[in-house]
Amino acid sequence: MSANSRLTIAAHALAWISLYQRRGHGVATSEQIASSANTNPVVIRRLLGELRGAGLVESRRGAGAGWSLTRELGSMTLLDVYEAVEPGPLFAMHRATPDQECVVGYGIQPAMQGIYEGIEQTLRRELAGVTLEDVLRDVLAAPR
Amino acid sequence: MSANSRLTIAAHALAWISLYQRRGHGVATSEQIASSANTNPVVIRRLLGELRGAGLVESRRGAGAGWSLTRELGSMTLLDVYEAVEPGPLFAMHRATPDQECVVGYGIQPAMQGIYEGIEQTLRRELAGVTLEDVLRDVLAAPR
DNA sequence: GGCTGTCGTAACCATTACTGTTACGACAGT
DNA sequence: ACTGTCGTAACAGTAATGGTTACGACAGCC
Repeated sequence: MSANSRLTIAAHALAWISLYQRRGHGVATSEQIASSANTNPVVIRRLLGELRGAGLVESRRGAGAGWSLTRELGSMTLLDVYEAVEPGPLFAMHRATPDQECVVGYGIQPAMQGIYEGIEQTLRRELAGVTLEDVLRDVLAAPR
Repeated sequence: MSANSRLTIAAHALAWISLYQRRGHGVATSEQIASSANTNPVVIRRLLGELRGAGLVESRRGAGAGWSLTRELGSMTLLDVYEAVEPGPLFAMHRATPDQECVVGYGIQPAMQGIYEGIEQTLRRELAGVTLEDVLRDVLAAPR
């Protein structure tokens, strides 16, 4: 399926920002987050930009600029993040429309669409059951 | 996520083979299936090859060759097909290992892995709840 | 008012996966 | 021997992802 790391990195960034603020620091910079996630600041800015579009974080520009959360981690779920960074559906239909003269070709798309819809709904429910607070708790629970 | 159509095409092929056989014809050729799915026969052969590896179909070579099912559609689930054609996990970890000196960088991977595991388990259960017989029934239920 | 640090974003590249296509050998039934 | 189909390699086109550089925009601070 060619899985990507967008949800992982986004969760990482949110957990990092929150922990940083809980420790009394100011706003978090993409540079710092990128250093923790071992990637490039631009990658972080792109991802956080999408989270900002979803209202999960906000950014300040100018000197002393950076990122901060708009609400508590406990009120943010993985579904919020998923919807912000993963636009498309999980499974795709045929690239070219199948043969409409064939019974299977005619009925396959509505059939699969209905099935996929149910599956994605379940996935969303599952993602909605995990808050970013849960994520941070699990992160801090890692044995040293 | 860059969704692909492999599961869709594989289900299409299985439904087509089964319906073809129910109508009293012999084995199905990749050429015929490709025509219904509006794609290239090689694409079908590649996909069915993976299904053969999973024991869902078998192929005969030589003249009068083609594909047939090894068991009833009712005993085949979308999970069987999914596992045959989609190897990797749904969500990926960081490309480069995160900063192990950072608390978040240290704990994020085990945390996300645990969460993803549960989610994938739910997805599998959902896929296992749909048989290819269900798919064919839905296909034939499409209004003309 | 200028300096400085950070965001916002464009541009480009490398890698990877998927899909489509051509080609051709292998094989088995007639 | 002929024929039709599979099995598979090889290649191209497209798209998504992730990394990188670059630079303008912006806001706080001296």
